[in-house]
Amino acid sequence: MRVAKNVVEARRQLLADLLQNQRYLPLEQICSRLSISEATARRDLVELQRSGRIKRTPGGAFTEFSDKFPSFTERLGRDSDRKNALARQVLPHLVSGSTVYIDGGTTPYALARLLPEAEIPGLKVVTNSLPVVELLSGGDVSLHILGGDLVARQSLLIGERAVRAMRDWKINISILGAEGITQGGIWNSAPEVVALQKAAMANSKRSFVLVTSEKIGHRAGALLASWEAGLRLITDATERQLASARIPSLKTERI
Amino acid sequence: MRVAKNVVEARRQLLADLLQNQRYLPLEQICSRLSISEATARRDLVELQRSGRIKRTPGGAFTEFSDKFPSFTERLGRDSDRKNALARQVLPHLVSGSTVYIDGGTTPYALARLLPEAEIPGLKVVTNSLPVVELLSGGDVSLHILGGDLVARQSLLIGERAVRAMRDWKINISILGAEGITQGGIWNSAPEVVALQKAAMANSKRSFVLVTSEKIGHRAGALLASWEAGLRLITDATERQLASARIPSLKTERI
DNA sequence: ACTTATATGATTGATTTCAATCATATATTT
DNA sequence: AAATATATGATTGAAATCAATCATATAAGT
Repeated sequence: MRVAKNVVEARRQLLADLLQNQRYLPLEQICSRLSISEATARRDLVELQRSGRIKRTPGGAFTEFSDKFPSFTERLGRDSDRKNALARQVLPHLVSGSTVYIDGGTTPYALARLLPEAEIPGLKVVTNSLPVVELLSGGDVSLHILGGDLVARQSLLIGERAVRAMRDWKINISILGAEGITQGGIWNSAPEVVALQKAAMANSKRSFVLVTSEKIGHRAGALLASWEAGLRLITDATERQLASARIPSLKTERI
Repeated sequence: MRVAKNVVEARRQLLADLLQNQRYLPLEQICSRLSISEATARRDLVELQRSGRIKRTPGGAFTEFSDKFPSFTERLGRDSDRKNALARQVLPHLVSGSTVYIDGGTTPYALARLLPEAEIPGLKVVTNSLPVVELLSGGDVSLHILGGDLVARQSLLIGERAVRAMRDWKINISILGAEGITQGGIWNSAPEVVALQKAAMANSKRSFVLVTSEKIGHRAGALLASWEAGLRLITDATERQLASARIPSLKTERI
């Protein structure tokens, strides 16, 4: 019999969590613990494997990695639905064989979360974000890491070497995060982060900035780009919100 | 046909180590990697399971870790004491303010484990190993990552970009791993790994290779360096073992 | 040197696991 | 309210996996 979609997803999430804890579970135990038939268990496993959350063996399933960056993941927090929605806007732009740069920060990370499911053949991912690395390693995409100095608190790489490493790349699309947007443009607090983001823009055919609505009107220490730069804003803010902050909606994609 | 006992035990140890690294291996791969029949593989697995070193699933086997520090730490496996002993030899050479390169692989990783306790002020660590990054991030050392292409299975960075990034550094001491040492020199299997190690040597005042005794006499695909190169060997092999493999003990430090 | 012990690969029949198919109950959509 | 879509458990034949057995070559013991 059919069952509500959220029930299905909740059960699968439960199974994924269970496997995170237990490392390996034989099929039999999956069935009994979740009180589902073997057929359903198999179907759940197929789906979880497809989205890269688990791996299967004959007779069971296991998880390869545990969360090495829990603090970061937590930061995704409860806005994750909205961040996901922003990230989803980017997906159509990621064509097979292209190269995408995924910046540090939680919003670009949301895009990384969508990639295993999206299954874009031949996609190259360049990043300075260790959580992105951890998330995508072992998956299908080919993964490349900028060198640089680690900022442990943020789990990302910055510095002169990172900027130089960036110059080695030809990026099709850069996905950037921001801490604030104002009439003046797009802002982040750390100058080193902005330096790297500028390098990313300079080496990308197109760049997207993903910002959730609460960041409107905020200013920070370093200006990434003014609105004249060839930068597209993706936000869930309303026209009204953008207008009241005097942000030109020309180059903006809303949800 | 019967085979020497030490051969059997060595193979089983190799399999155990392999499983420590790979987490899970299907039976088929176990057979092909070790070049043994299915029957022998099964018998090895039975024994390894009996002694509690691995767990089996239908069609394969995996290792389970106590999940206090679920990451790479346990992957050192049961040689960790010996690897630690090798790594400890290096510590006196790491002076305050110096820069050390820690290569991928479990033996150099053993050195990383010692660093937090050693509390060497102003130490800079450069690495291509993600487990090293994970281990040391948040600690006192300043941590720098080579860029490059991720080899997910090994959790390390290699490739042309990694080599180029290496050239940016002035390293005081490089800590390298190896898969085998023979009269001819020091060996590793992957040419890309060796390329990076050579770059590390070229940019280092001194380089150490850490190898446990069972690697003596093994050859692999790519030669890292012959004994003429300015490379110091640190091993727990005995004089006798070294002599019988015709390895010059001049530049060797034993435990 | 001779005997004994045992590690190995091949084979085999029993068992387990798998993916596909189907009827059905119930979400979801219209 | 009716029509459609789909998640589920049961079934089934095919494929994979398993443990046991056997002959043999060679290490280990005497």
